[in-house]
Amino acid sequence: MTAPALDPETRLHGDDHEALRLWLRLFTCTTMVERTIDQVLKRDFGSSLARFDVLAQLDRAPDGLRMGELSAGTLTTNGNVTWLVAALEAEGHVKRRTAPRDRRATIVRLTAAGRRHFATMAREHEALIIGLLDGLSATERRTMHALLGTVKQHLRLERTA
Amino acid sequence: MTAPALDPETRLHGDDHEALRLWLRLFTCTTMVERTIDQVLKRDFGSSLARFDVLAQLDRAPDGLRMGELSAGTLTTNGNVTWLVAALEAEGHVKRRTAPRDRRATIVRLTAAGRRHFATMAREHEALIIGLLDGLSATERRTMHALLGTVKQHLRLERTA
DNA sequence: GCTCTTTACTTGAAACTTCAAGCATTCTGT
DNA sequence: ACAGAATGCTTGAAGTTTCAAGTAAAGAGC
Repeated sequence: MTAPALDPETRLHGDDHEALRLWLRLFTCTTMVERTIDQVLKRDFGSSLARFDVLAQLDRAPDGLRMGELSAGTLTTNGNVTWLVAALEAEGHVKRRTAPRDRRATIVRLTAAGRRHFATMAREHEALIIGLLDGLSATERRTMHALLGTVKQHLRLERTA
Repeated sequence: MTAPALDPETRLHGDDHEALRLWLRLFTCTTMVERTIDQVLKRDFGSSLARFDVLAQLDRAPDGLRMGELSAGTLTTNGNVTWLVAALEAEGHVKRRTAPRDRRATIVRLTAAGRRHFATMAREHEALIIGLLDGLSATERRTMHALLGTVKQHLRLERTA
């Protein structure tokens, strides 16, 4: 790593459209948080953000989830979820079985060990996030949450269009 | 792709800390935009967001940039920048040469072809972003930009701590 | 029930990213 | 000047992600 002073936003001209600036800043902030979390999960648990995301979804689904539901929830591709779940199964955190009514489908659920493992990670994960985002006041966080809600809805509409 | 109704946020409990909710939404929005851009750049130009980022930085630097400056600006590792620049050089968009004063350093600059290529992409890129973010009013975008500025500064401080 | 289409997932190749180690060059203190 | 530390980048291996193509099962219409 070098040149700590530089920053992605540096490259914007004064006359660039402000939407570009907003996107660049959004991207920078998210990436910085994402990398921090991923590194901590790797360092402390030999895991990763992607794995954590899968576990988090399964933790909310006592009856397990299908592969398709997992990939929809993690914003990743089907193929990647297959890969992630295979890895998690090899580690003993997760178990796969064929769906009873639809033999095409695979249902994934946490093992007891997986649930414990996730609980441990989740505690540290949450503390980390809180720390990273407490540059904003509670009010500001609410404002931002609301604004992002608008963005998200708009994105959802665009996508289907 | 399946189950269009699902969403990463679905998995949050009512009692989760609001910072988690904010982060999840931030992550979701950014990822959706990122993927859209990356796909369009791939489809229309056979490029990618990472390559575009490198070109964008070089476009602002008439005298070129060192590898280290590039990796600092793209929030990516040194090794990855080496890889990206090698690919861009193979495509003729970029040229490398040793720095005059410091023979350890490599200076990268756009070729004329690279500059044209970037200009074309940049036009479509900007239009895309504007479309994706126009769910917000101009005022809301400014608010969000300011809030993210606070977040970013806080992250920067955390990092050095 | 039989074909055609759709759905659910897996697979293999290629693209990309990171990480740790390595090499050459420059800088620092003496 | 010179040894030792620091810097700038590259390399190779391993990890991750995507994409396109493939397989199997379910549903739809006749």
